[in-house]
Amino acid sequence: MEGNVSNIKELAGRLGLSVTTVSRVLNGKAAAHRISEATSRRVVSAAAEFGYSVNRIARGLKLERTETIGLIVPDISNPFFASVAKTIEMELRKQGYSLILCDSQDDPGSEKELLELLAGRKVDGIILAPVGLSCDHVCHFRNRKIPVVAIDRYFPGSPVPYITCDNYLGAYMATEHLIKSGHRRIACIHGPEGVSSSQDRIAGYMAALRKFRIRIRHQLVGGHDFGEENGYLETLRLLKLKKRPTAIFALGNLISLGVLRALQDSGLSIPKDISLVTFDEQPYSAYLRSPMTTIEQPREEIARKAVSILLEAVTAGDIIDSTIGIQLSPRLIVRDSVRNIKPVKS
Amino acid sequence: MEGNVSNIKELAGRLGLSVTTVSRVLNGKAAAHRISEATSRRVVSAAAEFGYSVNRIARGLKLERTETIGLIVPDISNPFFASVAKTIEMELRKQGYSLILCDSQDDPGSEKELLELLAGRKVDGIILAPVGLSCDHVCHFRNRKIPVVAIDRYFPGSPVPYITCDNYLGAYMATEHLIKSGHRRIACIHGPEGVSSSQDRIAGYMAALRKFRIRIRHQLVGGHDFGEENGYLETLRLLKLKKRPTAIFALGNLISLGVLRALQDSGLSIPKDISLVTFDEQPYSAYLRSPMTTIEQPREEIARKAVSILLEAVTAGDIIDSTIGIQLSPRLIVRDSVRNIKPVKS
DNA sequence: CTGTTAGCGCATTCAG
DNA sequence: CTGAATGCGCTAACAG
Repeated sequence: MEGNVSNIKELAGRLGLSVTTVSRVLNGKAAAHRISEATSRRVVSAAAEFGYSVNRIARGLKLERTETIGLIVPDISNPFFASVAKTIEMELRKQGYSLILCDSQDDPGSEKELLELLAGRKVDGIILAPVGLSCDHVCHFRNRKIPVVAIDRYFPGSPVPYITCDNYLGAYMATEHLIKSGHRRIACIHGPEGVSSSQDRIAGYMAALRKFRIRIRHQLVGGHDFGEENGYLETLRLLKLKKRPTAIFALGNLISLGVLRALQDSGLSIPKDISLVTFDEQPYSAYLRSPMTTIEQPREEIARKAVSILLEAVTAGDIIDSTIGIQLSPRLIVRDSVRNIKPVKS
Repeated sequence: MEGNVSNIKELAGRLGLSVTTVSRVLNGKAAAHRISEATSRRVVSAAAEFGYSVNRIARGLKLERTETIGLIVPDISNPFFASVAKTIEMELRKQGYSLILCDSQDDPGSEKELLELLAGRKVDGIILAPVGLSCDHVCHFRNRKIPVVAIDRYFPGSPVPYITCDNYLGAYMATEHLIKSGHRRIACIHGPEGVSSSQDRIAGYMAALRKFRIRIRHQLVGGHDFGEENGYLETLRLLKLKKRPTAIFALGNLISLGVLRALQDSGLSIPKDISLVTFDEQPYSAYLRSPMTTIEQPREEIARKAVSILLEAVTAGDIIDSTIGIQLSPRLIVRDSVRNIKPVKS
């Protein structure tokens, strides 16, 4: 068990065999080359005994395939991305791949650099939750034959495959729920403008308002990122309006935390003074002062699908353009953060 | 900007230069070899123009240094580890390193496999939140000259350096707070037995009880892992006791979520019916039905220190044994989840 | 059934 | 100031 044999040549030497034979056995190609059962066993046990494990760097260089996938997320400390990352890592490992994790901090510049970095590291594919709406830098990659699949967000009108939640539908459902509870002055606190998930949710929100013939008031819509501070600041702004909204729709889990803080600071309570619905069900959603009504995204499914589509592209040696976009259905979880201010019979 | 030059030879060819020169320029060694300013510029601009980026796999093979660090955590979807991972990734990237993320799922077997995997991938170092208490598999690594630093948990009596929160102290503080609020029947729901953070917290809890001459009742102490379900089940068990505890000390953020669920299911409320203190401050802690009193760990500092110690070991080519263990101070954040049932003048 | 050897892309020693 | 040649550890084509 002493790890003193560090390359295949040395191991072969000790066994009095050629590197080829050792390599074949270790790569499960013994049968294909009709290597004797005895030799095989000898090799395997010697490898174990001497603590030899193949140098995947050398292997990657030779094979032009590293069995490594890059993942770029805007914020790994956001529980949504942390969960997704977990499933991605587990699925990839099952297939023998490892994951290089990168955090773009929601910065398009970093995202671009990270993409370059991963290309230099010769990853076999990339899973990306992109920041901007332009796919130039990504499409550039596809020319270099590195498959990319987008998650959570996508590039409108681009050939980059993506898996997201149906954000439009989720936002529609949330807004409709608010409307059916009698709300008409519904605010919306969103993330970065240049992110499809933000845009689609805003679109769903507006569609619901329109559907019920409620005027869209632009002062009720705002936000710059998915962070807690943004939720806080936007809420304070909303509360200063002459005519306050009766409900807030937060487009992300961190945003809603900011809303809670602002309301608490202002001595307002949910749902008595104001109602709230948010995107991203969380483990704690049910235990908040006012159990929160949320939109749940199928995180595991997004992750699993992304991995399977990417790996398919990787092994096929090219991107399967047929699977351009998949939008998975969200789920509305009704709790007690919305006050029914005007009962409506369904 | 067409990425059609994929290796240094090709680039050198187009420039009418040798690969040596190109390599030198690209590695910032132009000056050392007194390569002309003109040549340098030509190389750099051509590299940019043709979208050439060095193949870090080949480079790694040659240099026996991949500028890659492995991180093994028991659960990346646990917000504690997600935050730590974020800081680690950011710090590493600043120094030119990338991160391979692995989730051991709190399974010692997986942890061992993962360690092997990372060795095969020739990472320059490993940051590990270990599951077991035995360091055999890790020490094995140090023989192979791959530096390892432990975070959050450590191996008692081993030479593996570690950075953790002072778990003993944190638990002591939490328990003391409960005792000073008049509690005597204090339950403790912990994580896996074979994890130092769990053990140290239990030890701190018991030390506080002892200090105040309160008998330790073993039926009040239990748990198997840091998950939500464990917190749920243990709480239900505690509630069935003839003499219920008046307070619960949860040793992790997910555990306390399980406690909340069990209490809710049982129609009990905090702090009226039972008090609660938990390890791991979270962004939502203040907004729970009953704002939660918590122990906050210095997550960023743990991450930053781990990176700096590891990188020091990496560049020194060996582990600096002088820095064996660092325990950073936790902080008690008092909110409203503890009922004062017997005022005590301090 | 097993072995010899070329070459993956790079940094570097030695030689100008 | 620049270049030719070597070898990092591995796999696979080719050769028995």
